[in-house]
Amino acid sequence: MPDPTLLEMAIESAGRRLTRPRRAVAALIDARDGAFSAADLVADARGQRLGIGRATIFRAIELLAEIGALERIDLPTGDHAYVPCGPAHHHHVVCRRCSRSVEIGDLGLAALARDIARKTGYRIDEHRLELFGLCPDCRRVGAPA
Amino acid sequence: MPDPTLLEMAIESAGRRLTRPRRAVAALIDARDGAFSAADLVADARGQRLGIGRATIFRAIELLAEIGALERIDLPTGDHAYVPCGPAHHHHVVCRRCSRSVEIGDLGLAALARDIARKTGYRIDEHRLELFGLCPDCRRVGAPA
DNA sequence: CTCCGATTCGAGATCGGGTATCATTCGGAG
DNA sequence: CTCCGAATGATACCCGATCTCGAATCGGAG
Ligand SMILES: [Zn+2]
Ligand SMILES: [Zn+2]
Ligand SMILES: [Zn+2]
Ligand SMILES: [Zn+2]
Repeated sequence: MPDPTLLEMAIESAGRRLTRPRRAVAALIDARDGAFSAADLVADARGQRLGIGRATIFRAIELLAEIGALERIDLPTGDHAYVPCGPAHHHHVVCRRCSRSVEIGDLGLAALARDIARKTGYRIDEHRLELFGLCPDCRRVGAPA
Repeated sequence: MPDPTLLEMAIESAGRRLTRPRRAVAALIDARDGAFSAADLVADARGQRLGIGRATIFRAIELLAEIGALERIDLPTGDHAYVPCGPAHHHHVVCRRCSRSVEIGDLGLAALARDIARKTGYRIDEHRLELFGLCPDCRRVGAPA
């Protein structure tokens, strides 16, 4: 079993079955670079004539999100995208042109959330910060669209 | 013309027509408290036997979002919700139980975004911070679900 | 290695938010 | 009051996502 990828290992160490379709989806994700939509994976799978069912792809995405190997991003357009990532709390900066993303640490946001809790009286359980813009490569390429 | 509501004024001052359906949608939103889904408004409209078309409600939401009187929130579930708000840049804290929300100012996030831009090399155009938890009322009410 | 039950799969139906179309109506400027 | 472009609403449509269910698969026990 050569080359057990990060995603595959994440599935195994979460105690879930490592099936062929799941491996295939993991490979599709690895072959990508940056954030992708479920539709992207479905298209990739069809293009490569893998016999992966549509529902299976959604289920694999769901599983990977559950175990923290994938995170859902809400694009400014309202569409959903996913980005592979580690389980530790963090946030993402996503290029709106090529979809490549980088993780950033909490950078004092947890403290800010506490501050907000104190000021508003809300008990804050969860927060999400997403940043969008142009990655270094895409800044170089074209006129700043 | 008694009681020109904030939403109505926002529509007028944006130079858009103030039609009966739009007033009705504005009223539905005012009657609500906190974040709501498009489906909520559709249900409300049907419930009150207003003859408002489904598409019209979506268009009114779109319009209000365009002029900054409404903002789309992406709930942790992946669903979309909307929350009435002013046009200045800000963020929202949303109660996951009753959907009431409060606006919070930028609180140094713009500076943080600049810092992230410098560290990552991305040119950051847009960011979104959303916080979820329990509002003061809902904290009191039940066991912390 | 073989077997078996639980899990997962795949195909297709279905659901639901959101949009496109288009004839009709309406707001509001003049 | 008139008039015209903007807005409406009924309907069809699109597409992401989920559900259903019989069949295939996985992986541990023996
Ligand atoms: Zn890029
Ligand atoms: Zn954080
Ligand atoms: Zn609440
Ligand atoms: Zn901000």
